[in-house]
Order: sequence, then structure tokens, then C-alpha cells
Amino acid sequence: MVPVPRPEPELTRFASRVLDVVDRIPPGQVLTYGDVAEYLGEGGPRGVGAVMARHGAAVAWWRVLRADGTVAPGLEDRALERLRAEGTPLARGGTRVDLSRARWDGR
DNA sequence: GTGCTGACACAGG
DNA sequence: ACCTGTGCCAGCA
Repeated sequence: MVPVPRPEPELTRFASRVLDVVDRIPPGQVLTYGDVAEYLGEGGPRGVGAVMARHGAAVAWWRVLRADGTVAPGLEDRALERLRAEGTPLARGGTRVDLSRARWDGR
């Protein structure tokens, strides 16, 4: 192939893959950062978190949570409001998601 | 290449 | 249940 210079990859390949997965999470269900990383087979939880921090606004970012069902600091209010609106099963007085019921099986 | 910063996970205490 | 340390890894200066 002739080396055609590409303008600038808006997103790295990894970032694109992360957003792609998040985009498939059905309403009312969630995934953890680790789930996404495991599904992709690369990056790890922190890699996913890094992508979400920069590009999360483009997708349903509120459907990606920590491994214990809590939401990242500073996002609790906005996330829980949306999660409630979707009917996502909550626990602990509505302060966290009930992962045993809300975790997406990937299908 | 080097070093630092996080929307993380997990084991201890 | 909460706090801390360690391992982890993408993105950026």
C-alpha cells in the first residue's frame, strides 16, 4: 500500500473499541470498567477509565460503573438519575447499582 | 524514551 | 463499612 497520510485519528483504535462496546449496553443494564476491558481483551480497567474520562460524553457513560456498583466521584447525581430513569436495578438505598441483576451478559 | 496522572481492581487492616 | 497501598495501563507533557 502507498503510505497515504491520514489527517489525525480522532480516537485511537483502543478508544474506538471501548466506545463501541459501551454503545451496545442495553438500557437498564450496565458493565464495569473491568468487564469492558475483559471483553476487548486489552487495556485493563484503567485503560477503559482513561478513555471514558476523555470520550465518555459521546456514549451512554452512565452505564459503565466501578466493580462494586458505585459510580465514579462527581458523577453520582447525574448517573443515578439516568439509571433510575432506565429502570436499572439499584441497591443500598438507590446509591449504587445492583450488579447481580443489572450486569449485561454481553447478549 | 521518561515520568506523571487518573471516571479502576483487589487485598489488607 | 471505610481507608490505604500496590498493580495496572492509556494518554499526554
